[in-house]
Parts: sequence; C-alpha cells; structure tokens
Amino acid sequence: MEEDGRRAESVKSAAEGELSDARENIIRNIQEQQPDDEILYDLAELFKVFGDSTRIKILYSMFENELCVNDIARLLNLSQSSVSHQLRILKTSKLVKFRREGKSIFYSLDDEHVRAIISMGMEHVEE
Amino acid sequence: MEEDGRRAESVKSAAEGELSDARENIIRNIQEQQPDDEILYDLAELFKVFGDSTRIKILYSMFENELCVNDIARLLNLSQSSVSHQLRILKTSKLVKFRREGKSIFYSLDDEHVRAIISMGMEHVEE
DNA sequence: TATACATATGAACAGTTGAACATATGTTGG
DNA sequence: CCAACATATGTTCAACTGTTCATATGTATA
Repeated sequence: MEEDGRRAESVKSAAEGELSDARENIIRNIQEQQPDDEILYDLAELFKVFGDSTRIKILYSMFENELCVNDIARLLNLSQSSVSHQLRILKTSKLVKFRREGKSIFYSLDDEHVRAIISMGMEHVEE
Repeated sequence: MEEDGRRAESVKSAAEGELSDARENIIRNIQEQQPDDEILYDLAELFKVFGDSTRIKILYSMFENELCVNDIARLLNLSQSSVSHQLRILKTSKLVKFRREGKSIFYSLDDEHVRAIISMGMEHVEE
C-alpha cells in the first residue's frame, strides 16, 4: 500500500518477506491500539497499591464496614503508625474515603471498583 | 486508673462501655470473616505482578493477540532479556500461557480473569 | 553437524519500599 | 488552656525488585 522496492526478491524470499511484513503490520497495529504509556504507568501504580499484603488486609477489613485507624490496628495486630502510613497511600490512590467523627476518623472503600478488583483477584487466587 | 472496675462509673460511662463492647464485637466479627492470611498474601502477590509498568505493557500488548518474545521486545522497545525475565514472572503467576512454534514461543493471556482485572483497573484509572 | 536464530537464565548493581521509632498535629472534655 | 486520646508525618534502614550484561539452552536449516 506504500512504497516498496522488494519486488526483485526470489519467490521464497518474497513469501518470507510478506510474512514478516504481515507481522510488522500486526505489531504496528498493536502499538497504535496500546494506551498511552502514562495511562499504563498509572494502571501499574494502581495495582502496586493492591500489591502489598498489609494494604490488602486493610482493604479487606473494610470490605463491608467502615473502620477507624485504631480498629484496624487492633484488628490486624499492626502498629498505629503502620496503618496510618498505609491509609495515606490508599487515600492518595483514591481507594478509600474517610470522614471524621469526633476524635476518630472512619475509613471505608471508595467505590465499587475497589471491591470488584479485589473480588476478581480473589477468584483468580482461589483456583 | 485502669483496674478500678467499671461498676462505680456514671451512667454515661456505662453507655460508653457498651458502645466499645459493640465495637469489639464488630471487630471480632470482621476478624472471623477475614480470609486466611495465606490467601490474602497470595492475593497481594498476584496484584504485585500487575504492579509493574513493564509487565502491564506486556500484558496489554497481548490483550487481543498472541505474541512471541521478540515481537514484544520490538513492540515495546525493550531488551529481549528484560521481556523474557518478566514473562517468566507472568508464567509463574499463571497470567499468561504459551506454545512453541518452531524457534519462536508465542505467549497469550491465560484466561478472562486477567483481562477482567486489567479492565477494572483501567476503569478506575480513567476516571 | 555447524551456524544462526529465538529464548531462557545467572549475577550484580541501583533504585524502591515498608516497618519501626520518634515526634507532631488535631480534637474533645474539664 | 491543659490533658488525654486519635491520627499523621518524618527519618532511617534492611529487604526486595527490575534492568543490564554475559552466557546458556533449545531449535531449525544449509
């Protein structure tokens, strides 16, 4: 469809040439369809947040309940500091939301995507 | 302070005591419902695999096509070694399958869970 | 079987990360 | 305002991870 210059090749070479041309086209198509690097980077960053057992435990403990920092720490036998640090990461990634009530701050999963992602992962793990 | 028994407390304190007892029950219930640590650990390990931009790019490039190592390396502008190393991790986690054809080995996503997990993540990122 | 090609593996190194500890900030009741 | 409680943040350090380079293994073909 574009400029060529390979017509002088042998039949066999031509066939091979066509094959790898087809391959090249596939590769080029995939390259075009591929989302921007930036988006894929963000996607990886998102999964990275799920990719720590402490954070997964915290997320899972909030699967059906809102909890305050202290609850989580006692529930999972973690230090307050550790929980707070991890919650900050979860907040930044928009995986959890929170509201203040007096001295306590109650955290909960931000939306259904979070639950859905965890559930999908669970299905894969439980096979 | 600590060990003086709560009988002598005011009505209000008793109410608070009941409140925190209720909280304790909630916490205990969550603890019981929480999956085994081992499962949550595996779940985190799974997401960890998705949590690297190189691996995400590789997975995404295979979203609709099977590809050989060399294709992926050219497509994503990565070294053959790097791709091969990452594919090993993806194999181990059962995220990709492969078949040999002559000198080449074609990789593809292992099942629909993989696609589903990526898609869910994508939705969350694209907000 | 010798050679080139395709992929896998091993080792080392730089960059990243989570936990622990200390301390700071914020909130409520007295 | 102070004391007690709840949460957040800064720093340090050991452990882990991805890349690179070198090399090995596996496969087809002249």
